[in-house]
Amino acid sequence: MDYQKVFQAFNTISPISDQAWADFRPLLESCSLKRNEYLVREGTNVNHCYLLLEGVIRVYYNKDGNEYNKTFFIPGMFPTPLTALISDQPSALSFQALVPSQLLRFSYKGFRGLFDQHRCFESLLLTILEQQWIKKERHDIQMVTNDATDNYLIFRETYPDLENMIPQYHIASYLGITPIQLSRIRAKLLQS
Amino acid sequence: MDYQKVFQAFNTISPISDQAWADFRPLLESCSLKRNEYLVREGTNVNHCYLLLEGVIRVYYNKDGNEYNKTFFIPGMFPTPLTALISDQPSALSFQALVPSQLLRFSYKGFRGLFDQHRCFESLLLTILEQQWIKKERHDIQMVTNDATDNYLIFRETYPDLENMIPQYHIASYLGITPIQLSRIRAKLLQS
DNA sequence: TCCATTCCTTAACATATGTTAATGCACAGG
DNA sequence: CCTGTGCATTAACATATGTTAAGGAATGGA
Repeated sequence: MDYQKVFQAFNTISPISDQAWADFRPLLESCSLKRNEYLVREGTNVNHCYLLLEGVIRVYYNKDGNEYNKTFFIPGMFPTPLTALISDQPSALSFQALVPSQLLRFSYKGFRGLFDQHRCFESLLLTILEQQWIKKERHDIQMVTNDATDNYLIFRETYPDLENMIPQYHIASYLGITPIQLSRIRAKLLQS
Repeated sequence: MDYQKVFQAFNTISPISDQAWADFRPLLESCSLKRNEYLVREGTNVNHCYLLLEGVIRVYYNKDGNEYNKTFFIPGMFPTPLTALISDQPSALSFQALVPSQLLRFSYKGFRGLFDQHRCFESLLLTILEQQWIKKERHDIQMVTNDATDNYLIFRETYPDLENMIPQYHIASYLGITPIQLSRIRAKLLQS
């Protein structure tokens, strides 16, 4: 069963006892999204954590009608509005499926409610945050120290095939440039 | 005694029991830095967490001889190489005092060693990471959606007086622009 | 099949920012 | 008191990137 994938994902990060898993399992549900459907809309309240099984999710913020892509999630990742959940405030970010997507989800409060009984879940969340923190810092350093051309090449390595699945203006926004500029970069890369 | 300030800082974030504090206290030490001295040098191993009592610390990364300022720490903050500590790898970042500074420090391993005995420390670290995560996300959104002029104005509000204590090229680097460009921005702001 | 929509590309132009260099101020050390 | 150093400012120029606009390929629906 697919639910087992959550166990594997969790247990790889930090060990989960059998009893803890048995108590957690009932929280799990499946969900799916069509192309361009939203997992989370900016300004709304959120309650769930997600594991992406199939598809692509983009996260972006919006200012004055302009969208700024922040990340892409591919299968195996947790496209979860962490900040909104832990601050218990409406999400500042939107999460949108760029292709038809399959996910598993569980209630954040339900998960958190297990902390007293099963400390391994608190350790798990701590470890996840630590890993995300490290990943984010490396990503930030990379984005600031490299130019758009290098970051585009790194993007292609980091998300194999993704380039062919989504419009290029989403990649441009992720890189912090216009689609026109990305097109120029691509043209230069081809001729060299 | 100054050590008490760590207790206050901790306890404000997440409650610390008396016994936990008694066991933690012996880990605390004072340290101080002269102007331009380093708390952490890129590429070195690190062992401590810090609380800044007095002074200013900048964090930056280095690529091809160019320095990119990432953050400034002012009193009350924890200028700690978190990523290096939790990944147990040499620091990719440098931490440098920009003015004479006073700090308290404690061993990260010693702190972590108290987790089994005093769960409140694990909860504390989790809460710190959560708060930092939220803060970082807001900061990222702000930096990406605003232009350099707005970010400069926000910098001045976020770090009152800091502008007069450190060279402007450090602020320019933090904003992702050249000192010349910052100078142009300042000139425009003055004339309007 | 045809048409409309979406999106990538290219060009021409405008603008913002980086680069190089010169000037002058302020401060610290001799 | 003088002088050197570090830093901010300004100008002139080069370059990169954004903007506007047009054209054309691919795709999906009628």
